[in-house]
Amino acid sequence: MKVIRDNFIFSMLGEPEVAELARVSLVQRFPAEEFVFLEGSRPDRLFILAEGQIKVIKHSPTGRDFTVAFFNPGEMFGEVAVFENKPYPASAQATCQTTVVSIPKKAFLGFLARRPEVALRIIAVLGGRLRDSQSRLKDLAIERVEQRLASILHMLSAKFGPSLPFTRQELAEMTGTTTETAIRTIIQLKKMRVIETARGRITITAPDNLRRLAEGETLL
Amino acid sequence: MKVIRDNFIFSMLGEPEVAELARVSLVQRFPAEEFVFLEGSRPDRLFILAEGQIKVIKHSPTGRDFTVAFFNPGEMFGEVAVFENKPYPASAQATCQTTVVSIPKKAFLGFLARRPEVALRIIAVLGGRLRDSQSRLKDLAIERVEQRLASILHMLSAKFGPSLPFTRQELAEMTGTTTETAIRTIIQLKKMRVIETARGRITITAPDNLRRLAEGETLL
DNA sequence: CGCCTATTTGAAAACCGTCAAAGTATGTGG
DNA sequence: CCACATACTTTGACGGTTTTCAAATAGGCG
Repeated sequence: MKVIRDNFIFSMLGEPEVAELARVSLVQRFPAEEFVFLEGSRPDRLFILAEGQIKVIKHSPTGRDFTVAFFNPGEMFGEVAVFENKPYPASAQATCQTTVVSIPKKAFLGFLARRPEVALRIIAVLGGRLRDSQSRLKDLAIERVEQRLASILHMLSAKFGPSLPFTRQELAEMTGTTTETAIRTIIQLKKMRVIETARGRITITAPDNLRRLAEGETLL
Repeated sequence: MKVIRDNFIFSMLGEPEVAELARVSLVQRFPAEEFVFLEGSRPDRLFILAEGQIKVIKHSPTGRDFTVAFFNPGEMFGEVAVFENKPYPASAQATCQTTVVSIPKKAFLGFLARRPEVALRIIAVLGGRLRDSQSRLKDLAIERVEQRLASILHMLSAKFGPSLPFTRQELAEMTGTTTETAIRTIIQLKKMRVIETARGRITITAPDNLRRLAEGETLL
């Protein structure tokens, strides 16, 4: 299975081992909007995104959602629940026609115990996510919407490039604000000539100024 | 070195291995308020808290601080930077007279590669922290101060017991609000008979009601 | 007691959320 | 090709939560 062989986590494995994983893995397709797993359900597989895009969201009792992360092909998701044997802490939703490969928990944990290199890769991935997550925590705790939005746009552009295919509502759910406030703030950024907008898309035109805004400087 | 032997991460190691780690480890003492490491500095050691208490904080350009986590004796900290070989993403500060043990990065990474059990423990720790962190993200993104504070108190009581030795300002810096707002919210909770207060201390008297508040229910 | 720190209170203003409504692109079916 | 449905975007007014600033009160320790 090419997806497994090309994955960052497993890229150092030999052909027989990849084949072993491929034998127990499962390929599933999801249409847009469909959920791969739901917050609170029991995990028994680890997922790798093959094609399409996955967003991980947490629901609030009040009805508002918060987007924890977006994943691109090649990335692993739903792993925290697997390692801890607790219910999924969030839901995973396909944003478009999407293909995922999943590996049973047992097979994966067995692999981890036998191949320290794989474990080291996992540690690197988790470490990076923890760093990002704590950085966002700080932003949400003490920064204003404008700076938080700049920070999110900066982060997204590092992952998706300068042209970001997200609606105002999706950006609001990542930033921890409402659609209306996101719109008003985006208009501010547009006036500062940091971004340009289109329907369902935002293009970053001044990455350096965006970074300055994300770091709390005010543009003259 | 007893601290290493008793640590969750290393508890399955044999006596010779513990001795090997102890030989390269370093013991340091810090008075209250002193920093063990600073945000942005280069990591070369992994820290384990032996005695006292450590708080991990992120500074904002605006001067306000945010407390990412508190650690008790036996816990590991500063590890994300070690795994990624990037600057520390936050600072670690002793809150009282504190003793830490540190292991050089190289020795530790070598251990990881040789002992998959150690790596699995690390993965479990990181996974738990990532889960906590994402849960707090959601709180900060969409919940009001009262619920966030209840959530933080709930989390702290799971770790420190029902009697929490924190000032209003410390709680504010964990909750992502100001000291004044924290005080006003704490007074609300006191009126609901969920907590009792003293100078520099908060005692939880109705844990079930606190949990309900943290989950977004409103007490009748 | 006197000092230092923590806690409390008050009033005003800023920021952001909420609600309601209208405008605008995109695609679909006739 | 046009009418229409749909989803995304925008705008305005209002109100609530929280921050900010300033000052007063109270607990603990030498």
